[in-house]
Amino acid sequence: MDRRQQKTRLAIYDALTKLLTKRRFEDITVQEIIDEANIGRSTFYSHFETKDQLLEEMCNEMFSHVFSDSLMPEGSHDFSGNHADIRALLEHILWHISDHKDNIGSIMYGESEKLFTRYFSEYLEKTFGELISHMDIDVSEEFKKQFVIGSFISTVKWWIATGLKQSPSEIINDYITCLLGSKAG
Amino acid sequence: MDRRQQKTRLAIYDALTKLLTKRRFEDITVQEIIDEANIGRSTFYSHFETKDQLLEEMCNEMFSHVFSDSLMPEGSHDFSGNHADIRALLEHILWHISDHKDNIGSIMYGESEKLFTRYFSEYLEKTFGELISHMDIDVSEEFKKQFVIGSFISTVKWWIATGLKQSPSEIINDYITCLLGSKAG
DNA sequence: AACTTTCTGAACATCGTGTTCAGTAATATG
DNA sequence: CATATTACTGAACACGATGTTCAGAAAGTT
Repeated sequence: MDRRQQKTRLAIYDALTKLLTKRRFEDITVQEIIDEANIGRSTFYSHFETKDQLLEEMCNEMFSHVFSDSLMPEGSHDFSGNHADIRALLEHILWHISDHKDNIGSIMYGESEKLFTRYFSEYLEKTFGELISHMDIDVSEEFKKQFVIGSFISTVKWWIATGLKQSPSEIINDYITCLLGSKAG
Repeated sequence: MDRRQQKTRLAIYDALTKLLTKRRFEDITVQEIIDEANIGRSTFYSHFETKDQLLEEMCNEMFSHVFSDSLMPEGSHDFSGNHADIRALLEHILWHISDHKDNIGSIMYGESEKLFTRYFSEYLEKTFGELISHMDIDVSEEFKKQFVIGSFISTVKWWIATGLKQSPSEIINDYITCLLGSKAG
């Protein structure tokens, strides 16, 4: 790929990242991104059709990093015993998120939260598969799945919204405690 | 209040309600609302500063209806035993929601989901107060609260998004089952 | 009937979006 | 190094939505 393209693309990403630390996504203007990235107007539009497409691609990249090494080959986890594996896995995801905190925080705060939720949900579905099948609760698989994923995402949102005051391991502990119920220990 | 004002306001509400059955909120134009309501442009703006303010007021009204009779005087509920009271209360809320299904569905589907979540969360905080204090789980009150409310809202969102295929009582049963854990029966 | 309030709608200023295009600069290729 | 290719530039433009203004018409009130 042409070096110029790489440079431009990076400049746009960096510009948006920087602007996201100050302003919510939907309050950021394409012109602002262009100015911050120091590129020409038509250059931006030759890379991305719209501002939303840019966000879409950024989110995609971000989540693929966050989840990249947490989806190890199937069968390599032990979800049946004391849940040590799933704990480590979820904790790992939270560490990644706290690295991207400024970005994710700004994205989540605005209306683009929806996009965040969608991606998060998609990736979690793969991650939680085994955990869910090991829960012996008398509700449909579908319901179990939405409950586990939904409560996890809302927990993470809450964690970010209140400023990451707890450590990832504290959050995961509390989450699993609530999920499995106090009497399950 | 002048009859003309009432008429206008109602026309605007009805117009938005009708448009929401076809299109997401953020894809609806002020001009469309004006045309559908059959009023003059400046009339709209003399009633509402922006389209968002209109949505805000509509949501407010909707939720105050949904929760109106579910917040009975304190102490009149029994949340300790078999949870019959809280079950009835939550079920009641879901029935209201299914009445407003077209509206709520469209609002939730779009980016304005955020507003929905905020209102829902505020109202639920009052409703869930007692239930939470009766859960003996070893996590902070704050965490318990966010977990209970967050998982409930995500469950309701899922319920609406998948087309209200279960009855309110089924949803509440499954929700409480998951929340308290299978081993708590 | 006189007075007050609301509604009307065209005209306007403003802003953001996305496109176009001729000119310029960087890069790849032989 | 010369040439062809590809990418960047930025002003100009068309478009669409927002929100304001204001003088006149219509409806409501007393």
